[in-house]
Amino acid sequence: MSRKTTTTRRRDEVTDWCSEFERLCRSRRIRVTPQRLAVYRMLAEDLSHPTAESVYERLSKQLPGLSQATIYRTLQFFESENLIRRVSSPGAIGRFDANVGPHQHLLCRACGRLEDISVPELHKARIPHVEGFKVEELDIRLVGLCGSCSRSKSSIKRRGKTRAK
Amino acid sequence: MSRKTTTTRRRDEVTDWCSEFERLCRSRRIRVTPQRLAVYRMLAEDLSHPTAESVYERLSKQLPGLSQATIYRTLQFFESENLIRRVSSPGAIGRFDANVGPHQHLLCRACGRLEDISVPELHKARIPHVEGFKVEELDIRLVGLCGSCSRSKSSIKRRGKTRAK
DNA sequence: GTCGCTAGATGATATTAATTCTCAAGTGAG
DNA sequence: CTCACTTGAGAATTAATATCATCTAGCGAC
Repeated sequence: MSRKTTTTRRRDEVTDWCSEFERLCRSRRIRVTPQRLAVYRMLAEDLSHPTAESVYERLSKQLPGLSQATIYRTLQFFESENLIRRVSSPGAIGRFDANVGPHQHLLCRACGRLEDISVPELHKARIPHVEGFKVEELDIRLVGLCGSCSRSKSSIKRRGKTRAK
Repeated sequence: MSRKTTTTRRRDEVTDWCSEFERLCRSRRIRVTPQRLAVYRMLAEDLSHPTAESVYERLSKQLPGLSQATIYRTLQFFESENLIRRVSSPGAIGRFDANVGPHQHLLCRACGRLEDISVPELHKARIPHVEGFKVEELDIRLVGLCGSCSRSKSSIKRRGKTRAK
């Protein structure tokens, strides 16, 4: 997909979802600003669930004068618009995910690495009925040890916050 | 269980798990202090997953001069000893649970209420095999609307942090 | 039993880190 | 052109941790 044409040499996948994002925003009367585009783009490209801090650090290089407040505001706004998701793990700081479709997360309890994963059998998990509560979704996280942490048999349990960059 | 005897009129369930907790601590060479007892007791009694702040506020009435630092230290210490668990809440403020057995959480996305729940069919959920990752446990959260938030049809989306008291 | 000793716990306070707030200035989109 | 909305800068707030002097739980000695 996203094949280059002779008339759109610079059009690649990135441009594709950029315009996709712009169309979506316009249809919802959401203003498109360079800051918003950049934040969304970074989250869509970086699958490691960056923190607000990390998004700021990297974007401030491309957008001189960018403010931290804008990052926090934009992330919060996107979340409220269901354009992105905030993934929370105990003791960790906010991390964000542009993948709003059904999927699970894989969390390494040693290094804090957090990855998207899609386990079809979990998607299909029947949403249980709970008396007096309207369950809308199952938020499932697979916690354990990633390859490298598993290999380094150091039995260091993660202590305190995992400040992933 | 926990039947009263003629010789121990004042012994009730609370005293029971107090001594249970003390025994556990002594067997593990963990010092028993009034502060630790009080913190553990509060978490064992209050199933609403209080925050550190909330634990402090309530305990400082019973233990004048109690320090916030002690609360944070004690909670962190208990967590490292697997006596309690830290549960992730949307706004990323730490909330704690003395229930360390297998169970799930029910989270209201509107009011932030967080309850323990035990869904046997979820306990039994097969831990999926993931290539290059050692999955140890499934952390499952049921997200939706609690009774009262469901009734008040206000479509207020939770915005920002849910500061549960 | 009680007396002291000491590793470890606590209280008070400072500090750091994450996030939100405030408000003047700037700008996207009609 | 206009104006409601967004941004930048920096202050403010909040959550959590660090530091350090003081205190004490638990242990052995008596």
